[in-house]
Amino acid sequence: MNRYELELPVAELDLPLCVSSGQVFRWERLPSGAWLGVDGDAWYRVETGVCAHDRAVRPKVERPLDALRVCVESNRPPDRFRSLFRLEASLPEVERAILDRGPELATFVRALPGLRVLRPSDPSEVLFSFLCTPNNNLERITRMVAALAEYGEPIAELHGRVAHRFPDAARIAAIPESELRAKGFGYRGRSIPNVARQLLRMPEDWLAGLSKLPYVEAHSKLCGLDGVGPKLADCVCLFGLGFLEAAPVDTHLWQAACRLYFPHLRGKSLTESRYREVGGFLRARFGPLTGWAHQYLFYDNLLRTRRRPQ
DNA sequence: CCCACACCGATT
DNA sequence: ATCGGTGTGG
Repeated sequence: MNRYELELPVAELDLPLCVSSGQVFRWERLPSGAWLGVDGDAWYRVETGVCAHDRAVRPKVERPLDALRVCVESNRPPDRFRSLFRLEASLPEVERAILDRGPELATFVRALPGLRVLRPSDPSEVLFSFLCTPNNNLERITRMVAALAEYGEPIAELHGRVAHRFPDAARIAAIPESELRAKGFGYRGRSIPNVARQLLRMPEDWLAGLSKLPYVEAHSKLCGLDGVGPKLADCVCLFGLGFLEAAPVDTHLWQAACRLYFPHLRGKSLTESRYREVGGFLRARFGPLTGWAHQYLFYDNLLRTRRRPQ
């Protein structure tokens, strides 16, 4: 077990925002306010906060006013935490680079301070997690991913609950469709084990190996899986394989892109050719920051449609 | 290239 | 009643 404490400028990280913005689905807030999360073979218990609370309790803290303290307990070293939250990237610099290329994103960036594109450690976990996302909402996705995780090996007992490592493809392939349907997976109860069986037919490490290909080739290989279309393939490319030029275009990104860039397409359906058009446009504009730009547009639109349906 | 439909549960 | 990724079929 490792305990460590990171101190960052507050502008660098909003952990609750990062783990609640539809990138990962295995984090929960405990009644104490701490966050419990699992990523690959790592678990984390995180307490984080601006030191405003400290200041209220102990008015004279020596810490700078804009410091964020992150206290982590984990079975893995600090580098894994830094990698997951991509802390080697300076968020203010990313924001500035995005605004240089797309000043129209200023309101989005300002509305979501501390939002980062995460880098989960296991592409297989990312693939199966995002197979739960179509036609779905964050709450149910989280339940479904938790149900899948129960099939994995226990890695820790924390606060009375058992954290599981996400199951491998062989384990998922063995789950009967009826069992997943009984757990509320709907038609995904068939496609999830089916994708797992397809992975088993590939060479070992086929999925992780896609990260060595050019983005376009990795994307196209992922689309070759029955049950994986362009959107899921881009989610795996961005979050699972680290292709920052990927832009998963779902209904939220489509709406945001239409408002900002394609007013003549508002209300039209998202066809495959328009999918490519949006992705190409964003890549031309944001280059290697496309994934970051996508995350601002996606989550802003998600919040927007929650407050005001339609 | 675009559309219409089924899938299934959530939301209106 | 409508929505939403993907597959299928027109």
